[in-house]
Amino acid sequence: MAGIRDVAAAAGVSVATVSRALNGHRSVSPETRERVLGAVDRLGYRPNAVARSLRTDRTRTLGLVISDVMNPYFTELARFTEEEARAHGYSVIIGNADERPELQDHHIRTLLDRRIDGLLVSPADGRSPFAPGTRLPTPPVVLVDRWVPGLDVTVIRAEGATAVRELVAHLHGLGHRRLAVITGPPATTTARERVEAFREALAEQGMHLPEEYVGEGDFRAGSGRRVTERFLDLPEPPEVVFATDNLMALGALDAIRARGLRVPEDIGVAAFDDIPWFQHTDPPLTAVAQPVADLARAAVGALVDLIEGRPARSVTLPARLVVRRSCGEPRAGTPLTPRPRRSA
Amino acid sequence: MAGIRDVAAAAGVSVATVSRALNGHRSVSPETRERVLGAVDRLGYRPNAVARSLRTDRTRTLGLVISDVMNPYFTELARFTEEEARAHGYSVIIGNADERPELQDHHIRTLLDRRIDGLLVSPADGRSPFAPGTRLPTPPVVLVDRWVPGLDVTVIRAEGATAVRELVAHLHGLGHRRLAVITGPPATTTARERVEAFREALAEQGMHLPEEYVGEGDFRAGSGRRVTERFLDLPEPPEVVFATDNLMALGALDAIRARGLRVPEDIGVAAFDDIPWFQHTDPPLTAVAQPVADLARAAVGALVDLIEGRPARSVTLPARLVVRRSCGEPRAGTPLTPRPRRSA
DNA sequence: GACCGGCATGTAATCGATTTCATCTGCCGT
DNA sequence: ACGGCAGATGAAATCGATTACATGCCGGTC
Repeated sequence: MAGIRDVAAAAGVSVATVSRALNGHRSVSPETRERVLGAVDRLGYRPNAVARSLRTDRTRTLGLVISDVMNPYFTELARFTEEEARAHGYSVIIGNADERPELQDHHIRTLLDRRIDGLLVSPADGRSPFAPGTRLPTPPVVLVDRWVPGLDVTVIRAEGATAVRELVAHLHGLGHRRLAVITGPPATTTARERVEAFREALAEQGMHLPEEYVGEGDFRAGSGRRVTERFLDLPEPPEVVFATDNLMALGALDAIRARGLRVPEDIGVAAFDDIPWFQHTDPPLTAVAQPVADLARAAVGALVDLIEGRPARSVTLPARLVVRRSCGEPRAGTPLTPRPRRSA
Repeated sequence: MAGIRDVAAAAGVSVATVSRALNGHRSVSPETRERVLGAVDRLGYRPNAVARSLRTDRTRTLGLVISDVMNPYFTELARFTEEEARAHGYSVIIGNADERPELQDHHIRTLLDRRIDGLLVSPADGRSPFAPGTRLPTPPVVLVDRWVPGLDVTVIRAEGATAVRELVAHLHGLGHRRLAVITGPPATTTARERVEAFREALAEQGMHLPEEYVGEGDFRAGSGRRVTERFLDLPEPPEVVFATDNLMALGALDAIRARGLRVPEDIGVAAFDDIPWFQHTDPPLTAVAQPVADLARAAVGALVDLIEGRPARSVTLPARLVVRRSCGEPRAGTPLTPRPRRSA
């Protein structure tokens, strides 16, 4: 509980000098600096971050609001975000919106109240994250993964359309023609992008997407299960179900297993967002993988640039298709697309 | 950027009155309160949490330091912790130690610097979390899941021994005799408890645990793979591998699959810490499940009690065995042990 | 009618740091 | 010899809230 005054007393200098010594100010003589530093660790003094923040108006803290911590994709994003932020000297406070806009708003308000220096958001819905009459001084903001159309803000995301097209080509190559999709909430850009890319890719291959092969989910396992059950009840069920996120794919697997059907023999499954667990599911899942670590790094980099007064540009990184066995055995000769990872 | 002075001016009162009105102080006349509240939302005023914390010496924030965010068990713990904390009016700052003691120390220091009101820790190793010369005023602390032997601190954890004994009985019942175990870092209490219980349970069943059937892991997938490979290289490999945490079980599955062996026909796998993904692995994994949500609730409850000056007791909650297919088909008649969940 | 108590409010101290401005001491140049 | 400047330090203002203490007023009591 030693304060700066105690250190000053112990070192026989004023609090101003202690502060200067600690902050590496130039005009402190080497001897006094030494004396101060000595007193500091003799007393085990640590500056009170709260007081410091009040005075300097900087908290050295970033806020990260994600849609769902339990989704491994976001867990990973959070983990790399913290890592990169720490490298820049920032802490991260994570807010879990649990896909609920009002919870997202709660976290954003709380974070702003705490005067974080910058905010990373992956919006739970299509509204501006600052809808609720926020006349707070908004710090720099960077959107990650998902974004909000009309909003002029730096966005760091992955380009999923190309990989989705590859996926469709892959499925077509395996002989599948009846492809269904489980979408996410239409308010999210990622859901829309993935479904649109899927629909267009089908068209390119001369297939089309009947209305009954489109089911709306909410990026949680439960909805994936329900939608898949509807697909299976169809007079002519699809040959492959494409889930636009990993948890819904899990739900799809559930539903299929509950009917006693086999993957991929009876029906194939593919997912957006690859995660380590997909290597171990039964069977291993074919999925589109985002470069999560790179996204996190780019996002933190951009945010820190903004905070420190430098400009920041939006970045789009490529996603890539990872073929496993959940849509049928790739025939010999099918290229496995481990393209070199390029950076945008 | 409106401050309390602006509100005071707008409402025609002093800052003291504004503060009192906002904090629900009794002696503010209804009319002035009304006037103040009006000004508040006309200006979109939100109190500066930093300034408030400095004055009141309370941040309404809890710190949560976990060993590994990417471990679904801890992710879930973090999620429920935040939920419960929010219900009590607290925010949570998560620190990910990544199983590295020095990173754990870093996070604890940072959290203390920020003057969190209380700290929840699941220690990465056996040392006191306050080893590094911390003469900071330590706020109330509660340990979750893992604990530190000599330390007199409230501990909220699950009792794994009973469930491990059930597991061994189950394996014995399936006819397995050669059982191996992948331990965690010996510095963690959870690793020791689980291995000890395992060893004792074997003894109870008249089996014993040869040294070469014990491999030390570090609670990460990679170590599970390496240890399992060693097991498989043995002249007489085990019939079942018990991983003392979920990620190492995943590694074990990897190693087994890499050899072209089948689970459970060639070798069985069981894990401590059940997670949703285990229903979808190939095959679904038999595991010991901890009541994570209850642990989180109890931990936050205890911590908040401590913070608010009430006493708090340590709590031990029961874990339970979830039998799936990874150790062989349970014969008809084997009880599936869905015992009613009791609370300690 | 003086006094007391409580209510409503204001003034100013306070939390623990940073930072502006002032002060003091040498030293240099002319 | 003296003005000026740079380096080292200290005193005090400051950040934006909360809160102890002071003040003024009103009503009730003896």
